[in-house]
Amino acid sequence: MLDMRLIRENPELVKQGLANKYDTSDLDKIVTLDEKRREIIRQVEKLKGQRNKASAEIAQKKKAGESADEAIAAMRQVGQDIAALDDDLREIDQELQTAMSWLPNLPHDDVPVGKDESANRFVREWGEKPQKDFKVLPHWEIGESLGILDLEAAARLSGSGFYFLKGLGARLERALYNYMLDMHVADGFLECSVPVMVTTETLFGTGQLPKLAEDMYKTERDDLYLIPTAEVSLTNVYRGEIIDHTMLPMYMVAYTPCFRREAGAAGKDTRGMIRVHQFTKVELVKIVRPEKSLEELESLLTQAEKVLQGLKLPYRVMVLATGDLSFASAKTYDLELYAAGVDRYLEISSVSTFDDFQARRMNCRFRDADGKIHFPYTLNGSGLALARLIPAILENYQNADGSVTIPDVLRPYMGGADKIG
RNA sequence: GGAGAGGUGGCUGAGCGGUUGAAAGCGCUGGUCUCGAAAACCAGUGUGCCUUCGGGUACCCAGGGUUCGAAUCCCUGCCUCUCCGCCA
Repeated sequence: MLDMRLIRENPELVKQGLANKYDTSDLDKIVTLDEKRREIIRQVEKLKGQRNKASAEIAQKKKAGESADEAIAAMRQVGQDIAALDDDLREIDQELQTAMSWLPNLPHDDVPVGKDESANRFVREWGEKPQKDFKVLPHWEIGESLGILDLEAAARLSGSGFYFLKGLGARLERALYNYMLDMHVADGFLECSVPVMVTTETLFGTGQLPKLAEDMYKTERDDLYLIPTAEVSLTNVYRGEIIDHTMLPMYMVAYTPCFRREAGAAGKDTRGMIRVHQFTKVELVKIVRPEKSLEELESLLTQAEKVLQGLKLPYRVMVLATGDLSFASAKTYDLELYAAGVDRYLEISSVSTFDDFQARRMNCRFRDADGKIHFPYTLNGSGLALARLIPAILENYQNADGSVTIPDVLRPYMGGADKIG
């Protein structure tokens, strides 16, 4: 949620930010609603003041045994006026709230302005693309031939867009998330195991709702959504609370399945594990003091990079253009992992800062040392997505004989195995 | 899933139609005292909104309703606890 005060006092700045994000919300309407809202509040509170005064007098008279009939009769109309104004206010509040809830976060000044991913800016790269003297098979082929990935079985069970790992394939997934969790925990992240079904309010808090309703799975009977990312469960942990400043910064990590309908992505990446409805991911979330958020963003990026460096997988860092930023994000780095079989870069991590946008939606605040209350800043980053990591390993670590070498750091997690096949 | 009890400030806990934003205790902050600390004593200690910056107004799980007036009465929902059932 954006700060209404900022919109009121500096609408042009907000408009420019929205324009850079290619958002078409009607800000003038919001400004008008806000003015109307405050006008009604002024009126109704004046009346309520009168009523409170009169009520006290009525109470006095009754206590003294005098008749208060006249005063009561006089207040009847005031009561009705208040009720009518309260109705108006409720309506306007609702309208304003709805309009506000659709406003995306504003991008930072240093985010490149551009319509889509073609405007994303290269930041740096790490590692070498693997040089192979044979044709590297895409992960769905090598996975099938090694008997560790059974996409047919997944389709039998759930239709398209799912994967079924077995044997060392499933073991590889387990090795990866144990490796990542151990690394992040060692680096100070609090390990969490969290609900993957959450309420509307929770999804509103991180900004998935109302805009992305179509992209998520919902259990209609119970009104719960399956999380598209553990960001949702972790970030909302203190929704509606005022926490103490000594609890900041909070670093959290969770391994969960993630569920995405991929409603708008029909026909894209239909083969293999690259774009599926259910995948697992290790997610990192930080809740920090506002003034620390920029350095925390950089260190979160570094944390995600550390996983890829440990696995010796080549990647590049991109900073997303304004038009490619997610609804809630103020600045996002993407980590793109080169996969030799599909011969392209795969987005494997998205590291973002949300400033106070999510904290406002969650109404999560912290009490500072001086007693003042502020919104903390929230950040998150994948650390990392398993359904992209596994293909990359199957492709980049592929050998001419059709086997796949297991990265050194994973071997202790693989029962000592050094290759698959 | 069935039966019952209950949701009040950071916590415990009173209040059950009229100066109650809310007693009391604990905690916390500041002060006195002390070489220092503890104890004791004194003072302070919720959040949002509106504001002509004097104040005003709202909030006692959430949303409706009754009333001149609701923390208090009524309805709906959510959550917690106890017992039973089911269950990894």
